[in-house]
Amino acid sequence: MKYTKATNYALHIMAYFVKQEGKDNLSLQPLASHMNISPTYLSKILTQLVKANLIQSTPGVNGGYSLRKLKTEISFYDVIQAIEGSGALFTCEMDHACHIERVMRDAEEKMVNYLKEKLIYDIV
Amino acid sequence: MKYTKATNYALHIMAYFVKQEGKDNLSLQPLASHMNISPTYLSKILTQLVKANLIQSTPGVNGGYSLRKLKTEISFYDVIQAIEGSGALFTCEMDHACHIERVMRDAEEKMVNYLKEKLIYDIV
DNA sequence: ATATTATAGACTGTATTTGTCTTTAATTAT
DNA sequence: ATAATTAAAGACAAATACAGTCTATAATAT
Repeated sequence: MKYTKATNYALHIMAYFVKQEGKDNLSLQPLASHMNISPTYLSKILTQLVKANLIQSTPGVNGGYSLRKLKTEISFYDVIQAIEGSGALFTCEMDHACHIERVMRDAEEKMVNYLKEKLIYDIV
Repeated sequence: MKYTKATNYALHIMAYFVKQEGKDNLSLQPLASHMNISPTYLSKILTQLVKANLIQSTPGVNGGYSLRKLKTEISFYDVIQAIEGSGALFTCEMDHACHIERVMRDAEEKMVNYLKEKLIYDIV
């Protein structure tokens, strides 16, 4: 079990947006060179961030991407959830009301709570 | 990112061992029927638990598997680590001393600390 | 010796992750 | 209107990880 690379990219992308806050739209090509990944792959990650309402996109000339929320309102968890989804890390299909699952979910919650508190802005 | 099924099996297996503590060795076949998985697959999981020193195995007639540690000394984390390994969930190869990685590891630590406190014995 | 038990390793199928490539849709400038 | 620019969507492919099977080997007790 590991976080995906896409999550790492997404966090770095969001950190970059937070740094650039207020500036013009960032478009795909420059972002891709800055992040050192292919434009098409980056595009898929950005689309996920758009769907999660963390950034917004506008097509056409002078279009691109920009923050959709205040930089003080974007937690690590928001970004992670946008990429990894919101399902629990552990699920037991053997028992229902499984005691093991209960503990595993409580444990996950400790991590999640921390990631909800921690803002991208905290580390830029 | 999800925990593997093997981890779920391992946790249930260890819970069963803790319940049966003091009784005779459990051998593969009965364990497999009880857990409802194939003996060969179960065997691979058990071998990982043996290597992690959570259980011990003895071959031959009347052999099988039994706990190696006191039931009050086996945490959820011990079992999870035996299956999932001990690497961090998040690693950033882009930056060294990455601030994002720092936060992600602190977050993981919250979960891990909880799982280290919580014993299998607590839920049997 | 033989039966019984675990261990190891090769192997297969499936799912997930990490990408690429091509087409389509939306917007702006002329 | 049209052309240029930009993002979105979806099909595809390669690589990795996961889940599971099968067979052969090693260790132990009787």
